[in-house]
Amino acid sequence: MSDKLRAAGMRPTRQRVALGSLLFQSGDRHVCAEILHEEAVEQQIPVSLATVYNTLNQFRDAGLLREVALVGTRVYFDTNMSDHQHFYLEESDELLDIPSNHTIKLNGLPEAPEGMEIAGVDVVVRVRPKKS
Amino acid sequence: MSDKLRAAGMRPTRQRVALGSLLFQSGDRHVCAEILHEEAVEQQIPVSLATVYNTLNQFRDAGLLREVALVGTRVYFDTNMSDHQHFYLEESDELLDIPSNHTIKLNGLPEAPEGMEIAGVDVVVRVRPKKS
DNA sequence: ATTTGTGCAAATCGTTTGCATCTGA
DNA sequence: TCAGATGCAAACGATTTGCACAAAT
Repeated sequence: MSDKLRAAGMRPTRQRVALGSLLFQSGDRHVCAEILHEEAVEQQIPVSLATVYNTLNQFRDAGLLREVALVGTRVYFDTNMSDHQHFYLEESDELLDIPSNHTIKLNGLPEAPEGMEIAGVDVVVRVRPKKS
Repeated sequence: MSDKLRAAGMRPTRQRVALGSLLFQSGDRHVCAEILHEEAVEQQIPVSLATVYNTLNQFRDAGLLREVALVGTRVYFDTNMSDHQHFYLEESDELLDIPSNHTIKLNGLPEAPEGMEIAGVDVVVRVRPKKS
């Protein structure tokens, strides 16, 4: 983790190493600041909520995390930087990866507006409880 | 506008009729509460910011507006309820419709998770200035 | 007359910032 | 040593809510 941080141009401080381990050691994760902070507290990692916010933003700026486009006010990050898609559970505000064998295929990318280039395509499938 | 509101199960009050006219009289629009409130004030429509927020949420719940999934903290609504997609300009936080003749085709919707149904699919093409 | 909507200000939620203190290179 | 990171609390921006008043049916 120290190396990963150094490679990204950040000092490997206790808090960053600890948060990085929580984020990157167990496969793909979807976190918001609040959740990650709770986890850290549970695991006896002393870190303030403000530092969690700052760290997530730094990780994003360094290309270690991706910010996910969502309806609503909260910001989510995804540790999976590869090209993939999400389910968004409207009633619980949860985010799930769409299994790669069910990914939606996109045909025909549009031309970007004049002078622009495409940075990425976000696909979010909003789902809600079946009312049946 | 009164009829449209009544059809949606809302009392056609002065404020709702006025905001509805701003929103639906001039083609497709992307608005956040702040912007719509400014417009209303400019046009001498006395309405509070709180009422603009409430009204936008009611319009969305009634199916007159769509909330757009975006990175970041502000909530945008789109008066275009038809199935369409957006460019998101990363440097300026702007939202543009993708012209319908350049829409991305989606192949193979995934199964929704157990007990869930698909409410909609949001596609956002993030673009940024070409660096060339 | 009854129900529903409105305005205001205060409350809330998620997030950022200022500043004194601490820490890693 | 000292630039840079952290914690705390206060500031902040966007949004929601409680309550007295006003308007629509």
